[in-house]
Amino acid sequence: MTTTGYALLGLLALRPWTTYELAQQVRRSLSWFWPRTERKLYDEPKRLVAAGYATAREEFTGKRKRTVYEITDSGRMALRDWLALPSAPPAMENEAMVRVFFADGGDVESLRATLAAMADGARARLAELEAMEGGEYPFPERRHISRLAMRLQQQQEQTMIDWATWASAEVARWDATAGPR
Amino acid sequence: MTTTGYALLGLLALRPWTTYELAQQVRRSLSWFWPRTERKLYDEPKRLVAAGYATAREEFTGKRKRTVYEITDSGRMALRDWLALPSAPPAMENEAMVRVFFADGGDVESLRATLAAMADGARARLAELEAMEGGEYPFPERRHISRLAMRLQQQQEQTMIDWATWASAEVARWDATAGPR
DNA sequence: GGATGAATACTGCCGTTGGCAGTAAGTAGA
DNA sequence: TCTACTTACTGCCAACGGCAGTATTCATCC
Repeated sequence: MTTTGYALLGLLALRPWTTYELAQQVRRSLSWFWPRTERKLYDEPKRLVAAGYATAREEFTGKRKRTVYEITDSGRMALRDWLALPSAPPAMENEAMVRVFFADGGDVESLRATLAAMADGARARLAELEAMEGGEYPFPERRHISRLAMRLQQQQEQTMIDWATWASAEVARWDATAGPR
Repeated sequence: MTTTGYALLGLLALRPWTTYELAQQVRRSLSWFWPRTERKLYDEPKRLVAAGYATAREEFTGKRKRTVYEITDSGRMALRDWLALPSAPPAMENEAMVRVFFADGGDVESLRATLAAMADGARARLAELEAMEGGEYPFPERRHISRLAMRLQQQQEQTMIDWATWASAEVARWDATAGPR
């Protein structure tokens, strides 16, 4: 079982879902700190069933079949055990920072554009998070936990904005990527 | 060509490296924002050579062979072009946050332990970054760019520490993961 | 001088993941 | 009825992670 498996098990602990709903829900919440492609979310629940952590049942909308997954008692126990284990350190994948780090291999305009895009992206994500906080939440009984997660994300986006603003100001004083005037 | 390929091309733009040195250097710098396993770093330069962006030459230490990679003019041009392209949004993989997000499926002690470990980890990484800043740097002419990257990393670790401290205080007021007292 | 352990310099293997494309049925509105 | 969007998936392949294994060189201790 991978972290992705336990992450989906965590969602199944809240209520039964179809894979499609699971994918939507992952995109809204989990993907902020555990991003996985939709493709994976169609394979993983099958493995949960194979491990005895979930059951699958087929439903029909006319001719179209859909699979609804539900957690088992064994799944809840496995989740509880997993939650007590130590975690791998966080990993940040930031293509824009690769461009910043090797900026002296290109034009100073490229660096300025990269920094501006970083700030814009962070502002957009922060706005999205704030919209989510304002909107209704499907599990009001877990709002206190959701708020913990949301807060870290907001603060990280804010950190990114602050840094990009500072970095842009630094770079504004450079003639070229070779360095300060 | 992948981002990983351009990242290594960026390092080759600084000086020629053996794969082993490349791996060390990636671990010290790049891996903060573009983490890749050592294994990958032995395959990727071969692809750079195939693309005409680098050359490989074999050297010997006694019987032991090693491969030294060097960037070509074509490689420098490719890097310059790539640096002007827009970047993918950042992705954060944080297993500990998955545990926080599903904390209501486990004991409140598990949550407290996860939060404490997050703070400890962030403090350790921050100390490492500060040690790096104090130590000597192999490319003094690019210290101004290196500082930009280092600063973001430091601020993100600090954000993590601040958040974990706040979250621990919140959770201290809970009897169980079910919520505030 | 010989043993030992760390550093150097890789390769093989396999399971996980990402990303794109493709298929097909249901649904809301013009 | 046509169209576009949503629902509900599957196939394929390249990228990637993680572990294990091989072989040589180098520094240190006894």
